[in-house]
Amino acid sequence: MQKLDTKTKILNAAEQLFAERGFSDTSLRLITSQAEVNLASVNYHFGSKKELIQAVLARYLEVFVPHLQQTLKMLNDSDERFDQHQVFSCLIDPLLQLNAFRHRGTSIFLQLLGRGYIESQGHLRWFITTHYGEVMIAFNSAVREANPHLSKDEIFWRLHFTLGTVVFTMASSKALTDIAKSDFNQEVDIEDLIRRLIPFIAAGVSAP
Amino acid sequence: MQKLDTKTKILNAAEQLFAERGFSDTSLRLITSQAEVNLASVNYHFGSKKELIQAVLARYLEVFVPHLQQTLKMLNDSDERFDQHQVFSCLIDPLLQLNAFRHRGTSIFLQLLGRGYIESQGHLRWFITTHYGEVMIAFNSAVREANPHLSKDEIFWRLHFTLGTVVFTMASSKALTDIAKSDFNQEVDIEDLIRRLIPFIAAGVSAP
DNA sequence: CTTCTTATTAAACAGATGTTTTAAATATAA
DNA sequence: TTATATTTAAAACATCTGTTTAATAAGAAG
Repeated sequence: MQKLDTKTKILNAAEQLFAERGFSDTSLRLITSQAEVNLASVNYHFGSKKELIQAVLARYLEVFVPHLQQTLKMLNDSDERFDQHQVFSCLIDPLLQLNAFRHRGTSIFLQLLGRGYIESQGHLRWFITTHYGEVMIAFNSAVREANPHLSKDEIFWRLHFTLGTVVFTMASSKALTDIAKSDFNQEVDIEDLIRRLIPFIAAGVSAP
Repeated sequence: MQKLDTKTKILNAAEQLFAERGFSDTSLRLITSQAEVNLASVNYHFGSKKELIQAVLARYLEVFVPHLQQTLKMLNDSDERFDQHQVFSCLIDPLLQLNAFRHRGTSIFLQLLGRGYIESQGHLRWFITTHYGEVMIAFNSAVREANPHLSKDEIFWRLHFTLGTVVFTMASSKALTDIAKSDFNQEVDIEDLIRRLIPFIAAGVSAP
């Protein structure tokens, strides 16, 4: 294993703990002791805890968002018509690619995203939409184009229902997998979870 | 407006803040100042913050659970076979009834439930299942009866996906209804929201 | 009234939190 | 080398956390 600098060690420890325990339930002392760095180094390198949280998320978004933009562009540039399944497929690759970026990257990213939407009274939501709002608009219009039979507001609601399903599932994924293990003696990882999630969501959005 | 005792004032302020900000992000000082009571009265009346959280949830569960038990019993006692949509419809009345119990009761209850699953490393989940486990089993078996093609663990996961959809939607219900109003000039209240949710989650749970 | 239980209050407590300071160590450049 | 900038380190800081204490107030019962 290569030697890591302090900044990276902090990010690595922080993303793990933030995903598992949430942002406000993870202290800087817990992060720095896990990262084996000095407490003050967080404020030295990142300024504040809030900026550390944004840096953790940004490291993923900077990989994920351009990749998603690319898959959406490919979908639009092909002059053929596309359906809803193809639009959702644009998400799969950029998401799974995060596992190459970092160990358990897909899982961590989705958990962080879920935490970000639920915790911290929307200042993280603001951070994401102001920095990466374009791709959200692009995705939304792709969904609309793929579902001409659904009204604008119908799509609006069902996309938010879908987002809610994914976000909540990822945020509570540890609790859920723990229950599954104790109740059915069933080992479940995030990839299994996503695989179970897909048919549920697909049936939901194309409901009569 | 009638004069409220200290215990009730604490519960009223606490449920509002817990639903909005989460449990660990809501301090006792914030609760007591909002409730206009002394700080120490929380520990005097409830023992600890943890027990206050349980009391807040219990006040809703004591109304919701018997009502749900009743609607499920009615479904079972009618000798006709029932489908997934009918099972979920058993939830509608008990949930909406909470709006008569407390202002915005439905939304608050579902948000509290969601917070309980995500935060506090499972001690709230333990509290709920040990005190109100029967009705969860009853509902679970009703879902199984309506979906004989699904395995036990498949139902477990899909029910949790459903919970996620509902909880997230309710947690962001204010933002969602505001957007819907400005974008589509569409007035949406909690009741409309739930009626839109039912076909989505019913289709998801019964997915092939 | 007095007595006794219950409820409220202000203050203090011990511990955890994010942040800052000050000094030492390390690296970089001249 | 020396000089300068960057990084690390231990300690202190101020503030916030849940909880407890001890004194007071309120109300009920005899």
